Amino acid sequence: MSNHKTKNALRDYSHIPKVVIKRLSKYHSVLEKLDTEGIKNVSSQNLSHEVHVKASQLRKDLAYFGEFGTRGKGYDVSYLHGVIGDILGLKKEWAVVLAGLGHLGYALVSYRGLEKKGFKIAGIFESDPKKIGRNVHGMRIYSIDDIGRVVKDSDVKIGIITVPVDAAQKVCDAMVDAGIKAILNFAPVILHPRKPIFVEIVDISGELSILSHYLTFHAI
Amino acid sequence: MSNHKTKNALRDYSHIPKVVIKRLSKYHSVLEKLDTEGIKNVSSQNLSHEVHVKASQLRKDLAYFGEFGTRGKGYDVSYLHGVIGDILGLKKEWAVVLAGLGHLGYALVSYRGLEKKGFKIAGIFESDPKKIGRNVHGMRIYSIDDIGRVVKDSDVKIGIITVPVDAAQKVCDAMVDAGIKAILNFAPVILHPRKPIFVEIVDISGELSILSHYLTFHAI
DNA sequence: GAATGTGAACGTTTTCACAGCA
DNA sequence: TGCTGTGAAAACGTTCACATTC
Repeated sequence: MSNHKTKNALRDYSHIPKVVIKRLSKYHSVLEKLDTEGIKNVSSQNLSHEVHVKASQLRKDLAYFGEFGTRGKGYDVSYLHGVIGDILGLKKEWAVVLAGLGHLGYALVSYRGLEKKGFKIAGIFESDPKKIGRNVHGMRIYSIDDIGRVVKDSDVKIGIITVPVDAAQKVCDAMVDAGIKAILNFAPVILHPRKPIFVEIVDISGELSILSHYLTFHAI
Repeated sequence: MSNHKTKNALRDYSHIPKVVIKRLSKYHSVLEKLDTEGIKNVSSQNLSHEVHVKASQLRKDLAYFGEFGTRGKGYDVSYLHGVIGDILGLKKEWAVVLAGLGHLGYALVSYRGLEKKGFKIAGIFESDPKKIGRNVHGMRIYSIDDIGRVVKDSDVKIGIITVPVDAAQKVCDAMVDAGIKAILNFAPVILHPRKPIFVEIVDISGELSILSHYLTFHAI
């Protein structure tokens, strides 16, 4: 193949399948573990096995973005970890805001894994006047009315919604108005953003429905 | 409305795509909302629009399981809600066990949505001796050593893991040994069950990675 | 020799377009 | 006429198999 040098630059990274990105995130975690264990090199065979996918799929996933391995040898663990971190956007520190400091919101605020991946909570929004103005884990709790300012001040692009169902759409609207570009929604309701932003859903009941369907029709 | 004959009985419900089940779960939620609003009838057009999918996709999804609508009219809201509930296995009350009563575990224990979908927490497992033997929301907290008995007594098929990363594999093994057939895993690690059971993953860092990849390569 | 990278084959899911029915 | 149900086509994602490279 010619054009080896400019190849990566010519690629279009914008409509990679979401499943690929999900798997990339798993490779990233496993590579991180291998790296801390001092393992220097890994084959597509070994790495893919850890993630329960086929070796050819791992190689195809990486092929969307370029060539990162050495034939006959495998992948440099630390290098590939870095490359995937870049692809996932984890080299930047992302400021996020979180709305709803119930049990779930508190769980996420306390979850150290977010910081490890470069997500920093720039503000927490609550409707309960008793909580507003206080601090939790060193983070300030605001009224939703202040979201525009906080988003602007900290250049926030991502919002996390952990409010009750009935408040979710209202909060979504406030986030979109404030300039949020992507939302992670934990409320069990389908959001209809006024502008076409990116919404990821974490639906616990949905996941449990899959399990119960599986148990009903497969093997009990 | 009852011309469905033996067609349904002939179908094989066992390897329906997981995406279809996920969407079914969303249709189910929306139908529930419409039902409580007193809406009697809905077209594939209207229902699919609520869930952000194409009308043809909704119809194809339902076609896996049978014919439930009336040509020229649409779907009976209450009837279709019931049908999908059956398909998802929500007519049965599923006993589940939850391991790990940290913030996230506590959030799920307090989450009334589980009961609404027919999931009842039969036992909570903790490693902290100070919590063992106590009650939370009327539910008993056990040592993981008791999981075999609890699973047997309550005929539990589903386990939820909300323990820290380092303990997750050990808990997974204990659940599989106890006879659990399906696991919902919130720990940020890939589980390797000793037997080939069904594992669903809720990976918050993974979902956030998708958002950050999107923001990096699409529109910031 | 060993393991990557990739075109081609394959399988699955989505969408189209319209026949069939109330 | 209006809307479902469904074959056929298109789009998409996965796996195979092997040429390529170290």
